Amino acid sequence: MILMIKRMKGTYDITDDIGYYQAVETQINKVSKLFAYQEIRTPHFENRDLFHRGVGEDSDIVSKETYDFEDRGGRINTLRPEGTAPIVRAFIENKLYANPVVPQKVYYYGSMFRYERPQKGRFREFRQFGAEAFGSAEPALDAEIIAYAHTLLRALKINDVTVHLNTLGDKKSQTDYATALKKHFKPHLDTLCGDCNKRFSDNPLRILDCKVDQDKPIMQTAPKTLDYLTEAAKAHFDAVVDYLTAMKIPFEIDHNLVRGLDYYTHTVFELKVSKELLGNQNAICGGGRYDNLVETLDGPPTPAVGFAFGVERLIVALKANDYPLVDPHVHAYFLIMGKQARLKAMELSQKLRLGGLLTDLDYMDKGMKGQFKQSAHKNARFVIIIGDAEIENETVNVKDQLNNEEWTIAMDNLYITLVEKLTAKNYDCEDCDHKGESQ
RNA sequence: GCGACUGUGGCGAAGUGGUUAACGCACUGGAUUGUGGCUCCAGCACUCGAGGGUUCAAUUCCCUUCAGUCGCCCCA
Repeated sequence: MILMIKRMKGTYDITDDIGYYQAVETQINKVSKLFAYQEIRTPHFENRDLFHRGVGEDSDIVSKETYDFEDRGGRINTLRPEGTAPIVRAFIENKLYANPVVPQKVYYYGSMFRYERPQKGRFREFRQFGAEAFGSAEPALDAEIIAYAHTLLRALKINDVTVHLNTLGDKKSQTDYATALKKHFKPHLDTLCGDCNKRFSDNPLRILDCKVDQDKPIMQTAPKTLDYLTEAAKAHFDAVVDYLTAMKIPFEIDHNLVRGLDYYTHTVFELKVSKELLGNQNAICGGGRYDNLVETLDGPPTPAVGFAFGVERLIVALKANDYPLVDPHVHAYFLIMGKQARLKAMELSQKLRLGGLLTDLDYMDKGMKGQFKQSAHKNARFVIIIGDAEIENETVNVKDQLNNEEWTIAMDNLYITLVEKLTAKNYDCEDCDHKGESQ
């Protein structure tokens, strides 16, 4: 016990919650099909340079949060801290830009790793579901990707979510705006908090969403993104707004929305739940357009949009919304008394399983009472009792736990009898093909 | 990286510087050797996150460390 090895800080084992993860994964696959996105899987670690060049040298994620290690061959590896850069790498390396299908629409699901202090909705190994669409600069694609994210939430019955929308404009808009911001804040630096002084040089946009200084007058009079957008950038944003409106996706424009990764251009968005639910880590999805990243990573100039969900945060919201889960259960549980009965139960249980029935039995040599308790823990619909008398008569005693009915039938009729009972009207089993409706 | 709080059985939760660490739930066995769920009885922590110190004596006091929770930063 003293030397017991424990899980690493910021990681966790999924045990009782596995149903929630499976529900999320199922809906991800379903909704992705609706939007015609294909799954793509890439390695969990990459060359460290990929993230330095892709995500941005100065971003917190690569400057202080990556898990880096040198392997025995002297290569510098990094556990992926986010999904977009690896997907872009794969897009280029597999020459998906030459694929006749355009835009290329892909999604991914899997663990990401960041060396951070764990807190609510934040872990060192966490899961993201993300999507990326390559090859089109059309604002309709921005709207589609937002609708896609929104539809997943609907599929998961998560209602209390707000879509926040903003645009950073193209490169020229961004540099013009940053210069204007610096000019605006420079004379007032001494009135701003320490963090904002740092932000001034690192990323002046971030000053705008500072929690400490947000009510100060200089914030209100700060230049607005909109005033520095180029014509084209403004047209792009207006189009996204129009498409979202047409698709009836509710959203709010939030000109203070800034994203942390360096590669974003034009549209950026976040889906947020209430702070009561997730504290300040209440963004469950973030994304935007990144028209220059493919080129930055030595691919052909290719515009792209994408998003990423934090699966752990999604699951917190899922639970808060009482997402209905089907409890684990079996159809049949064999209650066996004696060696002969066990032999028979092994034979019959295999028959039932091959016939598609969820089946279990005792392996602990428990008494009747104990076996009944186990059958209840397993949520068994039918308890099949086999003892000496049944062996003698080639029958089994079947107890239907739904209505406490009990009857004796020939062993040979067990399977067909259970199937008939299970497919009777009003009975619907999520885990097998025995659906009342389809019968 | 910084700050606050917490750490007793599978879970919840009392407690004290000194022989056997309450109680509840769950679990196991029995009463009822072929019918669970009710009732009754019994069992269930060589030990109080880990390491060290103070003391005749530490789960209790002190230090360190680890972990959890929450906040800052940042992000999904």
